[in-house]
Amino acid sequence: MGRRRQSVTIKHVAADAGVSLQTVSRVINNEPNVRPEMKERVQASIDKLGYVPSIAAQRMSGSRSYLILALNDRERTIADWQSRQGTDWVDQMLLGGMLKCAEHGYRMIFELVDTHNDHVQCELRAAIAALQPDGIILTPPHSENPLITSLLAEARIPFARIGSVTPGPGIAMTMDDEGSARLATQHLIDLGHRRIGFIAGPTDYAVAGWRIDGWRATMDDAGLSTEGLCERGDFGFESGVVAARKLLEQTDRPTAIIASSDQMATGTLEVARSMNLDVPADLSLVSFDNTPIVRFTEPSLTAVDQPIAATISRAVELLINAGKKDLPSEPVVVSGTLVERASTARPGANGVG
Amino acid sequence: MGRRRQSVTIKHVAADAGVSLQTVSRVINNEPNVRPEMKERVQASIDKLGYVPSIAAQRMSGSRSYLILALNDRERTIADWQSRQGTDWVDQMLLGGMLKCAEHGYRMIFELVDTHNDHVQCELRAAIAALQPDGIILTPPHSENPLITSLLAEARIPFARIGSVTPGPGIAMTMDDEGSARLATQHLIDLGHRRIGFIAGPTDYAVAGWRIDGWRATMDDAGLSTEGLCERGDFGFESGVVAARKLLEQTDRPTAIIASSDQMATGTLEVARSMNLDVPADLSLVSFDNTPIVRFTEPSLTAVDQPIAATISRAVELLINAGKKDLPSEPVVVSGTLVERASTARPGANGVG
DNA sequence: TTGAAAGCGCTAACAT
DNA sequence: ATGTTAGCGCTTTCAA
Repeated sequence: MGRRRQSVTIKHVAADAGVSLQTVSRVINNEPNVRPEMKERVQASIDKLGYVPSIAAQRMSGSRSYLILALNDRERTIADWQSRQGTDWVDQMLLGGMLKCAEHGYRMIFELVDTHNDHVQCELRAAIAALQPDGIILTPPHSENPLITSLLAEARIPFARIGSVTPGPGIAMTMDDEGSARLATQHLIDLGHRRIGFIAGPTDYAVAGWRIDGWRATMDDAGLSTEGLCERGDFGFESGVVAARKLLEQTDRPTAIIASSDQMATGTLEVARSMNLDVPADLSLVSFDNTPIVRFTEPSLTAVDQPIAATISRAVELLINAGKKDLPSEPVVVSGTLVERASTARPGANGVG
Repeated sequence: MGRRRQSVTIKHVAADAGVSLQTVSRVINNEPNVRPEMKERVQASIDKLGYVPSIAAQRMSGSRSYLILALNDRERTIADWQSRQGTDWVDQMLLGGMLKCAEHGYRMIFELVDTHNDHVQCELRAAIAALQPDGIILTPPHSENPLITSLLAEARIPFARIGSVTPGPGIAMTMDDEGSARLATQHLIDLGHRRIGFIAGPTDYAVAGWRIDGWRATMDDAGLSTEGLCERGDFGFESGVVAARKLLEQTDRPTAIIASSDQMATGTLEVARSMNLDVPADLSLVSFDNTPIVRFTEPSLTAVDQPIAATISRAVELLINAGKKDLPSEPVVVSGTLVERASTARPGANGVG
């Protein structure tokens, strides 16, 4: 293939502008101590020759790599991709992350890592050694994995923990799951619901717990009981079916259910259908995530929107500025919103009108 | 932040194993001329120290970058992400591309580029200069953009053109759109349909044309007319509504329609509903792409599945081996399949049974 | 404010 | 079969 070299290097620019390599380097990196006219001349040469620095060379000489690494759980991500259920978590990450990176001349690299694996550390160390990223974004369940966080802290690489509020190294960031759950619960209470069931996520996701907290707190505030109204699922469709069945087969069944994921919500919808319960007349339903499918179910689902793109965008910004500005010591909160659709109504309401 | 260096370098390994740098390098790259026992000893040191080569350094010294760049159209991709309609083209690309890359110790970098822009070339040149990828994957409409293909040919970077059969530089790859359209058309003919309408994609996508070709050829073979049965859309929902309306408001309206995208198919579904046409009793509908939403519409849609993951996977394989093996001179075909669901039936069939 | 020299980690080319 | 040498393109010293 013949070794491919950089077509235009800093040398060409230096020669063209009649200055030293160093001066060109200074202009590229916006460093001080360059006379405006000098800077202008160099910039002209850069533009003329279409010069772009090689990130490999930049990284080699000990500076930044201009790379931000985003890490997702391998197993779950691949399962989502293969099942083609419309989960667009990755897309929203890329949307927020890539655009913000581009603004600052960075690139985002997306990688998969096994959490449930004794050689997470090897895998991660390899990715770091190969890529030398300037910052890393951790998503659940990585965000709370001490094997990962301690490794990054030790390697002194700035990182963000999405969906984590635990104190410790790295920037803790949350989409305010508790607040979102409160929003959803209050919405149902305002509609007149008294028995509101909750289908929670698995215990290894911290966010699952916060959502329960928000629901329970709001119920308590309203003087409503939560006894026997909370079931656990694993975020998947089947687990939603099982949980919904347990909730709806009670003698005094709930008139509304909040599911901690869209998949579990569609599972609940399925159970309601099989029990001849009309949604929303007999059962109001709120789901979490607001992935594409909530628009296409019958009825469409009222859902909590998780601001994934906005959160990742913020994370990138903080990571790029790590070192310049101080890192936030408190968890960074990007709040979600409730999107009302056709699956919620007053209890016993007939028809849509 | 303090300059971060590689923690374990080739030097450490060489020292530990008591050999020269070059020998270590040979082991890393699986090169010949290393005695097995030597190789074993070096490998032991690599494992012991947890050494991983820095791709920056590898790239610097003129060898591979172990990076494959996948390029999508910026405008359309961002629009898809923001509209959250469940289009999972990007996800399927990553599924096929990242996993195959990982098998070979490569990484896939995903980037967005504006096609409809006079400085495509600048943008692309910048990405290449910064990243120095070993191979590039082009997707429609980039695959047929001469500004892009000529630049890559000149830079002598191996690349694949997904959705292109035009001869020229780069590996042409197709998901057999014509064949898929034949499949869909034949399926409808077999069910007894005679008037089969077609909603095509925009002219700047070559695949749009092939799909028409497949439909028309199959209709011709069956001795059926295509007169006034083909409308153009832009792959989006609204354009599907407009096209379907034109088709269905004819006096002798088609009993079946093939839409060139899932979005246009749901648009057609909407029109059918508004005209009180039952799908599939009054109108059979086949869509293209098989994105997640086709499972959630009412009825679920019979659709042509585009093997995106498989195609990208194959592309990565070919690019990595470029130079070693000869590149295919003929277009590489990865065929799609027809997934039958509830939106197709015999014309005039009542009920599902 | 500018420039020169040294070296980052690795591999190609050339010894031996 | 193994080692030595000379860079790759850039930034970090340090000197002027």
